[in-house]
This record gives sequence, structure tokens and C-alpha cells, in this order.
Amino acid sequence: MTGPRTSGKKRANGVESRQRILDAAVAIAGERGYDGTSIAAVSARCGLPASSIYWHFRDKDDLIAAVIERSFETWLAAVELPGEEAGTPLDRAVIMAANVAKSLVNEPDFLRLGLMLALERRPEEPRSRTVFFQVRHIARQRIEEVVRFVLPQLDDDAVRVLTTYAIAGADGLFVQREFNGDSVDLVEMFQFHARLVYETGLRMAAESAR
Amino acid sequence: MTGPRTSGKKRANGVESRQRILDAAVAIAGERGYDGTSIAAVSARCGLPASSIYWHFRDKDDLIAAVIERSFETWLAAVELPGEEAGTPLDRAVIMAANVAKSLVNEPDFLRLGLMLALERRPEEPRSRTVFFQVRHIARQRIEEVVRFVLPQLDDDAVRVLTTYAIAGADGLFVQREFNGDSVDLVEMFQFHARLVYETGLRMAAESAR
DNA sequence: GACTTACCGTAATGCCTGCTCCAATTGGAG
DNA sequence: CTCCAATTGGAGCAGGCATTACGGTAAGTC
Repeated sequence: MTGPRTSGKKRANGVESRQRILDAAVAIAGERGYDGTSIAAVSARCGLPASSIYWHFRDKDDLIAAVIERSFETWLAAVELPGEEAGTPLDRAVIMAANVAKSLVNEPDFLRLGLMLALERRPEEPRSRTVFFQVRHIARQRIEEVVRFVLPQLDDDAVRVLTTYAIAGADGLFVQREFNGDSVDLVEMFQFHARLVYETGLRMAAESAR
Repeated sequence: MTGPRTSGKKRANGVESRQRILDAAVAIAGERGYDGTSIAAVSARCGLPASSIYWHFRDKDDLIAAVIERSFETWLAAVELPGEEAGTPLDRAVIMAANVAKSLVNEPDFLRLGLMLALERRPEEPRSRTVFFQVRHIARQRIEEVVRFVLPQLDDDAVRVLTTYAIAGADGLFVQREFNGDSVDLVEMFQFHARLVYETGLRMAAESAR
């Protein structure tokens, strides 16, 4: 271990405080949604006064947007198509589905918040909502890539339909688990879903080649 | 003009006022969720003062619960398995799926509000949320019946899994449409989904009989 | 006409909200 | 040491919130 030269750890917090605030915010916003998240609650949870929150973030909307960005990054890092050693393309896709499910079980706040945010329709759309849509678009592209890789014989239209269906199933299964609790085995259901989407893709390809 | 009879309806409102309040509330709550729905906004929209709302409903929670109950009733009435003249059991199930999709397109507020409500986790759970769960349970039973009728060879466990998957797909597709707008043809996707669930059920039955 | 019931309107209650102001503290640089 | 910039502490503001108190009015009953 080294003596860290300049840093140590104790100088005025800054970076760490920002993380503490985000940690508190993701927990509360993931449970109560945008309107249900009060600055006072976040402040109480992270132990910093409201003024500190406003020093780090322009306003509440900015805070929630930052929450989404950070959560998405960690989520995205956890979700990659495994390498060739994992087996056939289908095997790899099923493993990836299981990994997505696991990360959703471990940190459901991100998607829960995102879904709540996206379902809302308010006259003036908050930035946090559009951030979620951007982020969601990236996720969609990644899934589309996987679909295209696993089922290379599909044409663009079929890829799009299948991707939409794949994401819909994922969202829906997540919601089911939120409702019914642990009685829904998310990992198993995601694998089931991945296989089903794959077989459907096979059938679609066969039909269009007919 | 001396005061004519003003025959039809003008006096002593009561029932009609209650409906006006519920109409306003379902629109606002369907767009903004529980916390986003203020009594003042509902009052402004229905033209009645806040005190009238509190005459008809105990509190905000009671109002939202009533909104859910009423919306569910109209939704449930719109969704029935069509009669034998519609064709094979699968045909009938697909038609029913299309009908569900249509009613969701026409009145998305019910499910949008329900999903937002169900995703929230607050320390003290509002009655409206439990009402949604009750209502949702009824819907699930109805779908389970349909699954059992269309695929009578399935055992109970398979029926349960398939029903969960069917509902998850429906929720997920609905959410997709909320995100992507009319570019998602909900009716078509619901039919697609119904057929896919059916084929999966066939395969499950064949496997368990193996 | 007196009394009751059902409903509407006004105005207020007290709490909570997002957000800001400003003074205090801290660590590093000169 | 002094000075500066980064942070925190806490008090405070205006506005919005759910909810209520209370008085008014119209119709129905006797």
C-alpha cells in the first residue's frame, strides 16, 4: 500500500458527497417516483443539508437526471453479450438475458424509476424523462445488435419487431415481479423469454424465405 | 320569458357531479400519477370546488381508488372471450387479445395509472394501490380461464407460467406504445403475442406428455 | 311555514414543497 | 500568516398541498 501523495482523503468532500446524494436519491426516487421524491427526504437520507444538494445539482430535475445517467452506466456495464467460449449464439443470448435479469433483481431502482418517469405525461416534460429515453434508446440498440447477431438471416423489419417484442417482454416480466414479489423467478423467466424470442425469429426467417 | 320548467335535469346533482369528478380525476391521475394528482387540479377540471370533492369522497386516496374501480368495470365489460361462432378457440383468443388492445388504446388511463401506482413503494401503502391489485387479480383469473380453455391439455403449473407470461407481454407492449407512440400497432402486436403464447403452450403440452 | 337533507361556494387551516441567502468552516496556495 | 475557493449549516421564503369549517341554497317532507 502506498502513501497517496496529494490526495489522502480528507479534504473538503465534493466527489464523495455527490455520490452520497445520488445514492440517497436513487433509493428514494426508485421507490416513490419523481413527484414523490422530496429534497428534504433525500437530504435526510444522505445526511447533507438541502443547500449542499443544490450546490451539486442545479435543481431537482437535474438531480433525477443524474441519477438515471449514473444508474444506467452501471447497468450497461453489467450487461454484455458473453464471449464465444459460452457456446452457440443462442446460448450466449440466453446467458445475457439471465445477466440482465440478475442486474434487475439486484438493482431494480433504475428501471422502476425509469418506467414511472416514462409513464407520466405532464405538460412540461422534465429533462430527467428525456434522459431516460436517450438511455433507453442506447439499450435498445444494443439489444437490436444482439438480435441481428443471433439471427443474421432476418431482415431489418423483422429485427425491429422482434426487438420491440423482446424489450416488451423484459419490461412486462419486471413489472410482474414488482407486483408478485419473489414468487416470480425473473432469471428463469428471462431465459424462457429469450428462447421464445429466438424460436419466433427462426420461424419468421423461415417464413420470409418461403 | 317566465321561468319555464327546464324539464330534463338541472337540480340536485349528486350522481352526475360524482361522475364529473371521476372523469376529471381519471384523466389527471392517468397522466400524472398519484402524487402528481392534486385536488386543486381535479377541482379546476371538473368545475366543482374542492369541498364538493370531499363531500363525495373521504379523501384523495378514496377518490383514486374509486377511479380505479370504475375504470376497471368499463374495461372488464369490454373484454370477453367471443362466442363459438368466431371460430376455433385460438381464433377466439386472438380476437379477445385484439379487443383488449383496442380498449387499451381507447382508454389507456386506467392501465397507465395502475402501473404507476403498482410500481411505487411507499412506507404506508395507499388503499388505491391495493384496490388496483384486487382488480388486477380478477383480470388475471379471467385470462387464466381463457388459457385453460384454449389449451385444456396443460397442467396447472404450466397454465400459471403461461398466464404470467401472457400478462407480462401485454403490459410490456402497452408500455412500449406509451414510449414510442402510435408507431407501435398495439392491436397487431397483441395478436402476434396471443398466437405466440398459444404455440408455446402447445409445445409445453407436447413436452410434458413426452 | 318550519325542518331536514343534499349539495355547492368561500375562505381558511397548517404543513410541506422546491429553492435561496448568507454566514461558517476547511484545506490548499501564495 | 493571509487569501481564495470549495463545501456545509441552517434559517427562511413564497407558493402549493390536502383537508376542513362554515354558511348558503334548493328541493322534499310534514
